Amino acid sequence: MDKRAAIIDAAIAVFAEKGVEKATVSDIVKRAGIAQGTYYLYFPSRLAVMGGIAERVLTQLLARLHAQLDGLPAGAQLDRLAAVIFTEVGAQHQEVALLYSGMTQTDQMRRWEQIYAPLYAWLQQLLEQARADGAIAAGVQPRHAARVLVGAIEAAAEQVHLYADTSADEARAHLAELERFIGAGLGRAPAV
Amino acid sequence: MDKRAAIIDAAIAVFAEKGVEKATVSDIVKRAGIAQGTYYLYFPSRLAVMGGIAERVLTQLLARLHAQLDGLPAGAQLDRLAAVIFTEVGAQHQEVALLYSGMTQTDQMRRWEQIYAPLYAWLQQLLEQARADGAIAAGVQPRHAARVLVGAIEAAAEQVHLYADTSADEARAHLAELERFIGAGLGRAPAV
Amino acid sequence: MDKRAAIIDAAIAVFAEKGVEKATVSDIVKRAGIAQGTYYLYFPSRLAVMGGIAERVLTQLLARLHAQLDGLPAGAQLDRLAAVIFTEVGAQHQEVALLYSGMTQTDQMRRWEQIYAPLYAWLQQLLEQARADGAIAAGVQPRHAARVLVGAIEAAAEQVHLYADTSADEARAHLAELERFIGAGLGRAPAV
Amino acid sequence: MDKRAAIIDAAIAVFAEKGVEKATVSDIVKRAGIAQGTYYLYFPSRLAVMGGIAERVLTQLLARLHAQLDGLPAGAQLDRLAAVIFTEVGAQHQEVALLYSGMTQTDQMRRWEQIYAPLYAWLQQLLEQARADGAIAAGVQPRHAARVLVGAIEAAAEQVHLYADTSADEARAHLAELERFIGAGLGRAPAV
DNA sequence: GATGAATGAGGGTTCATTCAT
DNA sequence: TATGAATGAACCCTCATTCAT
Repeated sequence: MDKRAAIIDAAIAVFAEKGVEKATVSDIVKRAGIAQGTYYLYFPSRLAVMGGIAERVLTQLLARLHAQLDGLPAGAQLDRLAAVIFTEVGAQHQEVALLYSGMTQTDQMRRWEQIYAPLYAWLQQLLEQARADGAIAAGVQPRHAARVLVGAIEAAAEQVHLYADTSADEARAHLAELERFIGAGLGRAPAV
Repeated sequence: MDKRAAIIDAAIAVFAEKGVEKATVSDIVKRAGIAQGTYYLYFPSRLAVMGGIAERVLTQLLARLHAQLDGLPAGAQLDRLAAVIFTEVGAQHQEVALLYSGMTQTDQMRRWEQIYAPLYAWLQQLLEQARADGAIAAGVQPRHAARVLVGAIEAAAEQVHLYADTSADEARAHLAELERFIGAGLGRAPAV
Repeated sequence: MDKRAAIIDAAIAVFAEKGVEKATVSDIVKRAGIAQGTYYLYFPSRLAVMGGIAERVLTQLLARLHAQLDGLPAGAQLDRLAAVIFTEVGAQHQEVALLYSGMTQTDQMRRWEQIYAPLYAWLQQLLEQARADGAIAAGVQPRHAARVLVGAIEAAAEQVHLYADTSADEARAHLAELERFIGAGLGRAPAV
Repeated sequence: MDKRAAIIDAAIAVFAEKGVEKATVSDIVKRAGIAQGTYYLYFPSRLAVMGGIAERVLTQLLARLHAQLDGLPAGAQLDRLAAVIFTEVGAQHQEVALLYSGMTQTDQMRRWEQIYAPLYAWLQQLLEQARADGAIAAGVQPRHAARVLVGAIEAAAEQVHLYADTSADEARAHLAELERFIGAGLGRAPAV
């Protein structure tokens, strides 16, 4: 019924299977079970669906963060932040990989900011709360720290989940180092 | 004379101008001033030149790091690491943007590890030295910390240089937060 | 209210703007302010509207001829024939241009005869009258002369109004020569 | 060998068979025995080949006029002008029909003047010669008369050869009237 | 090594037409 | 009558790649 959602679903699958460059609109519509022309009623070009995928990924990530962290004290939320994102990027690694190749191909790079905005806003508020609680170092600048954190965590997650053949042990160690790093960087605990 | 280099130069310019997906071999050879067929004497396919671009970017980054940091104590090198990479990514932001879109498109994602390997190796060694010097916290795991650091710094640099319309003030503040973060994360100084 | 007329109006405008080949039914209905499907209630195919345009042009031309010439002696009507058609083709040059491209595209070329029939009939009768009056040469064959005259006048009008960047002076001179030609050809006056 | 000429040949045939709107580039190249892409090495768009067809038609018409008329006195050349053009348009009626539909479809209508220029120039000169010989009326304006004549003759030829199901008798009568008309119009003979 | 004309498969996109409402 | 979302066949054109010179 919801053709827009069906297109996004199909696009994720097809892009993941054949790669962004090789995937054709024909592949997508075939899998979505709609006609060729119908695609263009919802997205103006082959790659425009990337925006739709990105929104969905971020929305889902934010939902997961809320589900896992809401109710905890701000400091505790920050302690678990990396692990939750790590897990979620792992779960959605296909979609995330797409985004990195898809978004940069079009002129839509500026849409990143827009799409990430809710995540940044949420984390910034969390950092402000934690600072008010005295749970992190006073010198932390929430606005920038939010972006630095997201960048560091996602970069780590991608290294593990997308680019390298990382063993489970390596992945755990990588996450551990990242958490140690964040903990110390935020002043949750002194660096050991 | 060096046609291989001319092709890489031209490819960087063309990819940056038209985007990776829309750039054609014809565009590249025209700008390089060579014949269509000549391209295939140096690279086996349209996207194969991305590997060449990546090598050049990383080589140049590593060279810059050596030039700016060699001779300093390990701890001091780490303190300045972010600033140097930040600057370099800013200077090469066109090329860097390409890599993010280009590498993921082919099946070459695994080449990332290979291309980044020298950078990771250098930084890992630097961290080991710094730990031996007592310049950073003993808990730092050089192998993983190297990757975490590179990821965090590059992610921040990309946010500033590629994706957002960031003002100079914002950029400075972003870098400052990143440096504070790294300093505390490595235990160079306690988080303030 | 009269949707058929609205479609013809819109089609004339759209065909003139984008050319017959590039004009779409979507363009036409958008400009006519009706729904896509409504078009097909009035015309069975995209180009069928050309017939409607043609009828309108010819009807209007014939009306203009009657308005300007009725009541004059047959000879005098013939003297003014070229000027009236010239003016009318100038006024409707968009529509006329369409006909030349539109009619030939479909299998409708034979419809020309049918659409032009009333004009030919009217002129043939006028020529017969003029011959009976002794106002033109006795050798004129009304049936064929009607077609030759219409052809000559329209060709001249098209040259001036459609194909060339003709100055007003040139246009006047062209018309003058045409009138001289017709006058002499019909034996209204000996060629000077 | 000459691919450009082969394309024009094939285009004439295909356009004539299927109509301009329905003819595809694929049809043309198949008949020309070349690859799809090769077409675009010679003509920038599907309809651009029309220009090539037009040049050829006019060139051939001019050649025929020279072949049939050169050497005759100017007045005699004018007397036979209509018959020669009539015949030639009959012989090339496919190509001529194309031009009327093809040229108007693109933005190339202004090219008509350019393509017809040699014919106009030749006829204008002929009229000047005839006037100098005293073979036609002194009032004839060669520049404009050339265009009027060409227009009248071609219009008549098209009526006969393209648009109507004209019998041979009708066609002869039509030509006769046209010749009578031209003769009187130029003052070769008084109108009878 | 270098050229560039030729290839031809392939895909994004358009758009005339339909039909359930 | 009117609508406009949906259809899907069809086509123009591009462009990576080849190969004779």
